[in-house]
Amino acid sequence: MLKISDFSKLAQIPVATLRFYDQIDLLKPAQVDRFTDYRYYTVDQLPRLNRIVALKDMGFSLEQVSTLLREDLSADAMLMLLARRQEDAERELQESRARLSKVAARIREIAEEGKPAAYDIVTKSVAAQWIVSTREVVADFRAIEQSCFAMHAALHQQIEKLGLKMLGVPAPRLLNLYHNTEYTETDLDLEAAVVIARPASTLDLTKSQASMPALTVRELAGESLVASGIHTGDLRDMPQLAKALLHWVGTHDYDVAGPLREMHLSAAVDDLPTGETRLVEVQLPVSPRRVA
Amino acid sequence: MLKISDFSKLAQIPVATLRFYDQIDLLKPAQVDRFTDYRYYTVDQLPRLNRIVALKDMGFSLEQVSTLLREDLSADAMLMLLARRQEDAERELQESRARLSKVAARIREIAEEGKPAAYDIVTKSVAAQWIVSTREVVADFRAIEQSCFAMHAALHQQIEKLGLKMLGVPAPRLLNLYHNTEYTETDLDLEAAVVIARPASTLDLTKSQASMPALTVRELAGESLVASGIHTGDLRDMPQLAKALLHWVGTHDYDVAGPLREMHLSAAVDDLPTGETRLVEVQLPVSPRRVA
DNA sequence: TTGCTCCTCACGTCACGTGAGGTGGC
DNA sequence: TTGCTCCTCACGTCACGTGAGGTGGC
Repeated sequence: MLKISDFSKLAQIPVATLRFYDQIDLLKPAQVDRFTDYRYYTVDQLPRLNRIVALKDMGFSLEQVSTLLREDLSADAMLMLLARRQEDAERELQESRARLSKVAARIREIAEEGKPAAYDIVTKSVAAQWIVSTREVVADFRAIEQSCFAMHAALHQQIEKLGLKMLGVPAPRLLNLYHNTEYTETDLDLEAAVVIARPASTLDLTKSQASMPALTVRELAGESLVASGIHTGDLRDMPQLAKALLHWVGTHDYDVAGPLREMHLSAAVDDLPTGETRLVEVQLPVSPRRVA
Repeated sequence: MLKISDFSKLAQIPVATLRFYDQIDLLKPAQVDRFTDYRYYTVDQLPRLNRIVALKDMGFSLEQVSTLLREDLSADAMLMLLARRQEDAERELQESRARLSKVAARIREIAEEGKPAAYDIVTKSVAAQWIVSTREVVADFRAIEQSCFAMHAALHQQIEKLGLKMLGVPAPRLLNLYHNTEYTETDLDLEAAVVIARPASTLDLTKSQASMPALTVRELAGESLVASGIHTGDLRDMPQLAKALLHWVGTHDYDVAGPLREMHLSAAVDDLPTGETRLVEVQLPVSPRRVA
């Protein structure tokens, strides 16, 4: 018979933990003095405690440990729980890796640039959304703003004609897709779009068929994983964010999985004069790179 | 101005989380209606929220995030925090790996043996302790029990003669060290020991000098990391636990770092008849293997 | 009598999630 | 009037750690 502190030293488990395991019926003392409520343990209880520790070290919760310690647990049920734990542990390992690589990348950035990163890049998912869009190759990135302006002006006209409903918070949402597969500053394959409510199925596009440029109405697929950063300030500095995103995917074991998306978060493009402060979220669809 | 649900959708952060960040002063709404207490946000607040998410994704606590978001934080202080985070993240990564390897090993065991493992092996540390011991090479493991008995009997005599105080919970602690560097069942280099209180500095060993076998009194160094399992039942089955421990270090990326220790947890060796149920903890000092 | 060990609550931790119960605007 | 959105508590989560306040054995 061992007092709690002796058992605690023998097992190298804190007294508070032993009391807690008693409370949740995970490991009851072999005997409890009915007058003093002192707990008494025996060395025979060490194997069970050892098993508890071993299962805990695999990452099982105490409730799962309780289940796993039940005598009548079948080998199949045990394997089931182990298999699930393995999956979770693998996911947790990936998360640990991702966290560390984010910290390391940030440290490298500061070391290389001498200052904290200009952009905070996070991963998220984006839902599918209906858009009306027009696509055009723009010769040079310096012409982007004008082209963009013109394309969106055209889109707005057509939207009105077709009776479509623009969506978005806070303002109707404008977005641009860059279909170039590599970073470039010339021959930009730009698709300018406006988010709309899902149109009635009998949409008549013939009305706009004759117009220039050609219009498409479609559901833009969602992306389960995008790397995203927010640009604020002069739109002409935005390529830096695009570069930062491309650099980010390289240093975090991702691959580019789709066209870059520019989401305009502040007022509509044609509401603000050139060079005014704006907020633009830039998203780059990615997929985790298979580690060899 | 965005209502909380709009801001929530835009940022993909739950409403409850935004309220919580308001409460802990991490991200206050740009404006709060003084009559309805409605929170109103602006898109300008997205970059800050984005930064919060980015830092959280590195594993910083919200309190650390608060610190990191303070305008007056120097680049040095930032680097300090990042460096500490990196260390912690590296440790967490190791822990994730260890957890996963324990789960995977357990699954393999069941798959290979068709039944759950007989022993639960955990890692722990052991403190230094003073021992009195005698050492002998035993020709065959079948002779261990008798040799052991004889050695401990001799030890007890000498302890009494020298006036040393035996220590241990619940009974005076007996332990055996196996100095063979590889697993073997013959020529066992056995050191039988008894844990004692630190002796007075002026211990006179000459009294026992003439006796056979030779006696040593020394402080057995602690081990920062041992793999440990508990054997219960017939002592003659104990080599299985020793094998299990050796197998365990191989499958969990450790190296053997010292002699195997047998700690007798139940009554003294000479109190129990041969073949009686006993509890023995077997410890194998290990060191993490450098991963290439 | 003084330490020492044991006891039982109760509260804190961390980052929210989840009701309960109530109000304001269309 | 009915939903819908917003609000503020309050409590739960997980595995303990840490007092506060009190008792029993030497």
